[in-house]
Amino acid sequence: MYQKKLPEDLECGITIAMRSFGGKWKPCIIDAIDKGFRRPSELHKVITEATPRVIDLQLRELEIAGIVYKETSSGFPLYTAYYLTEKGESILPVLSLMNNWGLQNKDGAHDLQPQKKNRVICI
Amino acid sequence: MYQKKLPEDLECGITIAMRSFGGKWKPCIIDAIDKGFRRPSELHKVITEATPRVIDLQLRELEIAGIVYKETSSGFPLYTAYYLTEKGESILPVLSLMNNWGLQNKDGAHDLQPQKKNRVICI
DNA sequence: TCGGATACTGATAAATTTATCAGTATGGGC
DNA sequence: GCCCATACTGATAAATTTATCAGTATCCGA
Repeated sequence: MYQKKLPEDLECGITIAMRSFGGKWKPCIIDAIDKGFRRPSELHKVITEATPRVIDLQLRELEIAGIVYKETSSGFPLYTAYYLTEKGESILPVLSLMNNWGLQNKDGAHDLQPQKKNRVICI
Repeated sequence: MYQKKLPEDLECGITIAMRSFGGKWKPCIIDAIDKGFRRPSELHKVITEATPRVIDLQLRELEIAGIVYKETSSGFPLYTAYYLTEKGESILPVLSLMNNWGLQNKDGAHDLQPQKKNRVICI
């Protein structure tokens, strides 16, 4: 896919955390799955600002990172559902703390450079 | 500088948090300042992987975000020092939690897509 | 007055992430 | 057989972030 060309420190926890759930829609997807929206079609419906394709891509990366896992039944209707792994659930408090910090520091957020896009409250 | 063209939710705390300290070197800079490396030249020496220019840019954004502030004495030698604001200090526990999460989940981090580069342990 | 140290900035290129578009495949019901 | 819903993928473009390069300005002391 893409290769990093510049140095990154895999001994640094923050680097790992950002690699794992730092994508633009990842916190949002984790939050939505936690709230019970497990099927791809549900996630697509609930996260309206991102295209299905983008959500699928980020879901795939979350799966590779071991944060979500997928269950498929090939019966009818075609049914796929994503669940948080234990690792995925362990992210929830981290996201919660980040979210709280942000909410307590809303003032002047409009003046900030864009920088690392994310969203969580997607419902 | 740059303008976001796609939707972002400024009501979402995580979005705000990522805007505020989500840049590649920002956690690292915050950590270094907290550890007592306050002068630009010190930061440049301590964060060797990033060029001075890049550190300056991110410092400037941290300043705009109200996370650090600058004190300059125009005596000799030319002296500038950055300090964490109260807001800046309130980030430390968040970074700490993220770092802990990452360290507890190092396994398989090499297999992850790059994604949101960061580092903190720069010393 | 020249050089070295410090702090900083403009312009542009490179890298990375996200978005868009068009497509494949399966199964059921009409 | 055809259409619809669901789940998914390849290829490429657009946007955004980071890096690089070259430069300005101040102050001091030799």
